[in-house]
Amino acid sequence: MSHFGRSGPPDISDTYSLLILNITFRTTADDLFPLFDKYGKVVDIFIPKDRRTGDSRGFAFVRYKYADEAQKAVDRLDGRVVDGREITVQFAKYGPNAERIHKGRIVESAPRSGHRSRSRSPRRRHRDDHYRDRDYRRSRSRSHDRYERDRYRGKDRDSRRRSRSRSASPDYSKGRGRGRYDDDRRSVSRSISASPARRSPSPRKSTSPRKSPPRGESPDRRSRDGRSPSRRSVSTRGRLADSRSPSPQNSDVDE
DNA sequence: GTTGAGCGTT
Repeated sequence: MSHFGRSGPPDISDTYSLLILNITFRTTADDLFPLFDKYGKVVDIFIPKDRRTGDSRGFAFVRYKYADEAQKAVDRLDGRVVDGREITVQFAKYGPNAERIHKGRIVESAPRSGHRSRSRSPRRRHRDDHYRDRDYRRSRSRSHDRYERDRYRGKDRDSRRRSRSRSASPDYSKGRGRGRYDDDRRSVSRSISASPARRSPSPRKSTSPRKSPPRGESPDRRSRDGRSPSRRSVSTRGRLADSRSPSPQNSDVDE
């Protein structure tokens, strides 16, 4: 009966957004509604879900009608155990349109922030960019390392800084010593290395790693392609390009 | 079927 987020944001002009973190992946808006509604008038509740699976991401947004109620809910629900997990309730820092929020309320601040606006460094989160098939969620799952590192941050901090300086010193010198020379040499090395590496991962199956092409893409051509990637796109075109310079290309590709 | 820092939708 609760259609939160299904019709989009109903009214966020005078509403306070609260961010609920640390909630279980099975907690839904309906479960939070009675909990938050008890402390105030909840205008809308929205829980970001994954586009692939549609599961909740682990946090929800609760919009209150009044700030006092929202504050109360934060103070009362913050740290409350929901579904066996302690949830974190706090005022949202950013809005749906990536707008700044002050105390939970969206601050409608025009681009004309002043004369020092360009000096600002807006945080550009390419969250959707990784929506393709990247597990951004799992990637950050490794929180243990972070915590451990955080502990040593006090003492290691100096060490880290020095390490960086030291590392940069020799590196810089080396790079400058034979910058392009090394680069050039490496380039060739990489090329050769890449060649045998292709058939390496397929010791058992000598057939093409990918599904067999329905039309037979001429494996022969592929071999040559890797050897002399000088011009291959022109060859595909065929006539038009051929007409222009059939001599050098043909000769090169043929042998 | 799993996971755990973060800031949002038809």
